[in-house]
Amino acid sequence: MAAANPQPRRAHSGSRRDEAARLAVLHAADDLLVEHGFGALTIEAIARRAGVAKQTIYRWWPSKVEILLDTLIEDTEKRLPVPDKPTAEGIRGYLRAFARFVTRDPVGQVLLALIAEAQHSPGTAERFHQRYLGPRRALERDLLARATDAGEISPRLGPDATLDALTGPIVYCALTGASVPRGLVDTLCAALLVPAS
Amino acid sequence: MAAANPQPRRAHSGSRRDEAARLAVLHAADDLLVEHGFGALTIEAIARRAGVAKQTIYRWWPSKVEILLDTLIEDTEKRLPVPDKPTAEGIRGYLRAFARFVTRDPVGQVLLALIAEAQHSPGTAERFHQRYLGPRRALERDLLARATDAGEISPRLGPDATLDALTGPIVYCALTGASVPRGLVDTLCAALLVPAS
Amino acid sequence: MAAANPQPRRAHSGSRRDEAARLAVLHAADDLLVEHGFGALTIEAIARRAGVAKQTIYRWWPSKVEILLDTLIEDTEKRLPVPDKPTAEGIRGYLRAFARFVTRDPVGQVLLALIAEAQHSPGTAERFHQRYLGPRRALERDLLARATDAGEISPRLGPDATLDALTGPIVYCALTGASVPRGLVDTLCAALLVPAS
Amino acid sequence: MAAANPQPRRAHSGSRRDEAARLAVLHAADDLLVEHGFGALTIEAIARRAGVAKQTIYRWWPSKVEILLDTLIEDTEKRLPVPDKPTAEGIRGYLRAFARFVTRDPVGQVLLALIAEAQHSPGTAERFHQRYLGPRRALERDLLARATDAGEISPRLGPDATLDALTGPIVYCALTGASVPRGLVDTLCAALLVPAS
DNA sequence: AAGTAATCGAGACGGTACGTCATGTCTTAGC
DNA sequence: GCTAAGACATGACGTACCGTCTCGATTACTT
Repeated sequence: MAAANPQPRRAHSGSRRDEAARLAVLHAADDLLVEHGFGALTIEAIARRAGVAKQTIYRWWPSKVEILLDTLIEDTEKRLPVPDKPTAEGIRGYLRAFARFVTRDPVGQVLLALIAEAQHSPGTAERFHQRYLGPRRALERDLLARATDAGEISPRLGPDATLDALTGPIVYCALTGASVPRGLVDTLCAALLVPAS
Repeated sequence: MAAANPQPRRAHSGSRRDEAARLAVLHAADDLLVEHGFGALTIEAIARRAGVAKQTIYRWWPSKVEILLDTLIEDTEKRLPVPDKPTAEGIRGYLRAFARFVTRDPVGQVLLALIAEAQHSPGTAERFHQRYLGPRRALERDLLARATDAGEISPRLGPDATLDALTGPIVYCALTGASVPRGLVDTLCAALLVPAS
Repeated sequence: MAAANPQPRRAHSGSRRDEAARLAVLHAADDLLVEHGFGALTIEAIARRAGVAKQTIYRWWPSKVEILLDTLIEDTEKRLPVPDKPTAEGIRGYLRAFARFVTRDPVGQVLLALIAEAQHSPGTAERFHQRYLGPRRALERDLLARATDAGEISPRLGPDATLDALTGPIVYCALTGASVPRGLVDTLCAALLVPAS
Repeated sequence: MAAANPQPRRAHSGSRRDEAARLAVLHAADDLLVEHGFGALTIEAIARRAGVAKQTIYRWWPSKVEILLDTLIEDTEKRLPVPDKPTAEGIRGYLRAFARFVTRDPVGQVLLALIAEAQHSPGTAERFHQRYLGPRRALERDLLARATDAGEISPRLGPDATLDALTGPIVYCALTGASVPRGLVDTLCAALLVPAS
C-alpha cells in the first residue's frame, strides 16, 4: 500500500541523538497511557508504537517514569501556565484551569498516573518531587506570596498548607474518578484566601 | 506456648474453606506491602510468604486488588470507625484520626496503594468504589447530615463537595509523602463547616 | 428440563464397592482415550466424565495405567481370544485378527497406549509385563508349542523369537500409524513357521 | 584446557542465535531422558539443566518433541549410518547395528521415546514422520532397491513390507524391554530377503 | 434399633509444570 | 557514535493436574 516506499522511515541517524526518535517515544508513551491505560504502558509497547528499538529508550531514559516526566514537564508549561498577575481572580482562574487539566486533559492523565506510580515506588516519588512537584510548588508559593504582599488575599494558613487545601480536593476528585463539584473552587478560595474585601 | 499442641499442623480442613489460609494470605499481603512496597506485592510472593499454594489464592480472589480490599475493609472498621455522635468535635476528631491513619497506619498504606492502583486500572477503580469508597462515603455523608440536622454545623457546600474538600487535602498530603500540616484540619473545619456557635 | 428429576443418579452406595462407579471409570477412560487421545486422559477428566469423585478413583486404582490395564485385560479376552486349535491356519487367523485389533479396535488403542506409556515409565513397564504381556505371551507360546508338537509347524527360531518376529511387524506398523501391508502376515508365517509341507 | 580462556562465559552473542545455548539444550534433553526417563523431561528441567532461560527454548522449539527430533536426526546420522554398499551383508550389518542402537545407545532411547510419544499425540506423530521416519525409510528403501537390482537379494515382499518385517521385531523387542534374541536378525534376513546364492 | 464402618460426591489444599509476557543487558550490523 | 533488531537470563503471570485430605450423606453389616 501507499506506493511501495522502499525506505519506510530511513533517515534517522548518525552520531547525534535522534530528535525524531525522542519525540516518537514521548508521544507513544502519552498515547498509550491515554488510549489503553497505565497497564499497557510497557517499554516494549512504547518501543513498538514509536518504531524505535528498546535499547534506544534505555539509552536515554532510566525508566518509563522519566519518559512521563519529560512529557509532563514539557506540556504542563503550555497547558497550565502559572499566572503572572498576583490577583485573587488569577488564582481562582488557575485553580479552575487546574481542575479542567486534571480531569480532562490528556496531560493531566499523565500527572495522575505519576502521582499513583509515586505511591508504588519510592524512587519514582523522589524523582517526581525533584522534577515536577517541587518546582511547581515553588511557582505556586511565589504566586501566593506576591498576592498576599499585594493585599489581594490574606490566607488563613501557611503557604504550603493553603496550597494543599486548595489543590488537594481537586486532585482527590480526579483520582477517585469524580468531576470537581460546581462551586468547590470558589468556595475554597473564599474560605481559605479570605479576599481582602 | 510450646506446651502440648496435639496436631502439629494437620488440619487444613478439607472440603470447607481454610480460614487459616485466608488469614495468612491477608496478612502476607499487608506485610509485603508495608515492608517492601507495592512492587514486591506479587501473587507468587504472597503465596510464598503465606505458605500457601498459588492456586489457593486464585481460587478465592480474582486479583491482588481484592486481597487488599478485603484487608482494608476488615481493618478500617477497627482502626478508623466513623463516629456515632454527630458533633462538630466528633467530625474534627475523625478527620484527625483519618490523617494519622493515612500517614502512619499500615492499613492506611493499603488505602493509598488502592487509590494509586485504581488510577492505573479501570477495573480496580470500579471495585474500589463499590466495595470501599462508596459505602464509606455513605457513612460519612450520614454523619454530616445528622450533624447538620442537629445544628452542630452548617456546611458551606453540598455534602459530597464538603467531604472532598475536607478529606482531599489529607489524602493529597499523604500521597505526596508529606505530613499533614499542623492546623490544617482545624482550619478546614472552621472554614467549611461554619460551627454553629 | 426433563421433568425435574430430584435424584439424578442417587442410589450409589453404602458400604460395598460401587460396581456402577467402577464401570463408569473404565468406560470413561476408554472413551477419553479413543476420542481425545492419551493427552486428555487425566484423572480429573476421567472423574468428570464418569461422574465420580477423584478420591473414588484413587481408592481403587493406584494410577491411570492400572485403569487401562483393567480395561485391556477384560476386553482382550473377548475381542482377541487365543485360539484353542493348534493349527497353522489357526495361528495365521490369530495374527490377522491381531492386526485388525491393533489397527482398528478401540481396545487395540489401549494396548498401543500402554506400550507407549511403558516406554515412558519403568513402573508402567513392570506392571504391563506382569499383568498383560507376560500372561499373553505364555498363552501364545503354548499355542506355538502345541502346533509344533502336532507337526503343524516347524519354526525356524525359538518360541519367543518367533513370536517377536511375527507380532513385532504388526505392532510396529500400528505404532507408526500405517496399516499392515497386504500379505505381510501370510508371508511371515510361511517364512518363519515353515508349514509342514 | 585450563590454559588461557579469556572470556569466562561472556559471549552469548547478542543478535544471532546462541549456538552454545542450542547445544546445551539438546544435550540437557538427551541427558535427562537417559538419566531420569521421559517423565523428568520437562521444559523447565531442560532449561534448568542447560543453564538456559525457558523462553530461549520456546523461542526456537515449539515443543520438547522437536528438541528430541533435533537430537535424534543429528545423532542418528553419526551413530547409525545407512550403508552405501548394497550388499546382503551390508543390510544384515545395518540391522545388527540398528538392534544395538535401539537397545543400548542413548540416542536409541530418544528414538523409542519418540515412537511412544507419537502414540500419545497426533501432532507428534505427524512431525515424527515428516522429519525422521519418512526420510529414513526412503534411504532404507533405496538401499533395498539397489541391492535387489544388483541381484544381491530377492525380497519376498514389497519394499515397505520388507522393512516393516525386518525392523518391526527389533523395535518391538526394544519397546518391551527385551534384548533382541540371538539369530533373529540373521534368520529374518535369510527368510525374507532370500539371498541370491 | 442403635451403633459402627466403609463407600460415595464434592472439592479445598500444597505442589509442579505449563506457555506467555515484560524486564533490563547484551551484541550485531547498518549508516 | 548513534540506530533498529533482537537474543538472552530472569521472574511473574494465570491455568491445569497431581495426589492427599476432610467433609457430610448414604448405605450395610454388626451387636
